[in-house]
Amino acid sequence: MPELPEVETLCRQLQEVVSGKIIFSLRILDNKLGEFQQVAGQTVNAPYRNGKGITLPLDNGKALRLHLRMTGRLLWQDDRPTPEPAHTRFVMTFKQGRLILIDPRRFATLSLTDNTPLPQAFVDPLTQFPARLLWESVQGRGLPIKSFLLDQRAVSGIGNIYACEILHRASIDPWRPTRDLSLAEWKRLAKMAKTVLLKAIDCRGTSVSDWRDLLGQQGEYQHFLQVYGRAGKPCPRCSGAVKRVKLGGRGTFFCPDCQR
DNA sequence: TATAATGTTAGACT
DNA sequence: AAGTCTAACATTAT
Repeated sequence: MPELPEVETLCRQLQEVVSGKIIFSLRILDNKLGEFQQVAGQTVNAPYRNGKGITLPLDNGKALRLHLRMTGRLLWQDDRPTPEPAHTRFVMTFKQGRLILIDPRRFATLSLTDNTPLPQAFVDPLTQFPARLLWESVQGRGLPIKSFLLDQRAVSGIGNIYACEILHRASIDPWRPTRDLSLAEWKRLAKMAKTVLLKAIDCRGTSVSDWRDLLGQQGEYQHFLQVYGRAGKPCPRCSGAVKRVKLGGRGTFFCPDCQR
């Protein structure tokens, strides 16, 4: 479910809510997640985002790494305990409230690791999108540009919704082989990736189906979507009909008239 | 009943 | 060897 803007939203809210707080207990309701006895009693330091992942650093040098995958959600409750929502997979209790993982499809993962830096992707779309270097280095790659944007080892944090939106704003056909992009097109991609993602962070994410932030609130970026989920509707830029195709197994929305 | 859903990756294929 | 593609994971909603 969550891509970079949604995970960034959660991390910012987590910083407010759990930084410096002591974990009273971590109750695992889906044993697929694993066992985490050692975290009780630990203080949580400032949470941060790694791509689409969330890291909760602990005082003992370890870190809880959470990835929400497709349908994972985090919810903070600071009032008196209520019955857990459907599909609750863990409950992390603090003196001041509790952090709940909700995940219908059970793809989310949690692990306890050393709090060491993780391998960085080649491109961080918010801070480092070296257009010229990419243009020079992807020669020989016939991979569709959309698949390249979704490859987390290459570009960190972009998922299906924002890949569609970024390619539309850059006027690039998702099927274009990566090797065929011009330098000007890489520059447009870099610019539009940053524009779209920063705006979406500002909007606290995209609530097209069930995305909610840490406090249960919807995001607002769904009001700015140009192509995602808009098959058959007119392209806001050229009035052509938005098409939905399948690319790399994922639903892909684009405007064949103005994305070349 | 069949399909699709905001993600990732192991294994197959080229 | 390296790049690319597909199926699988598990569940709900349309």
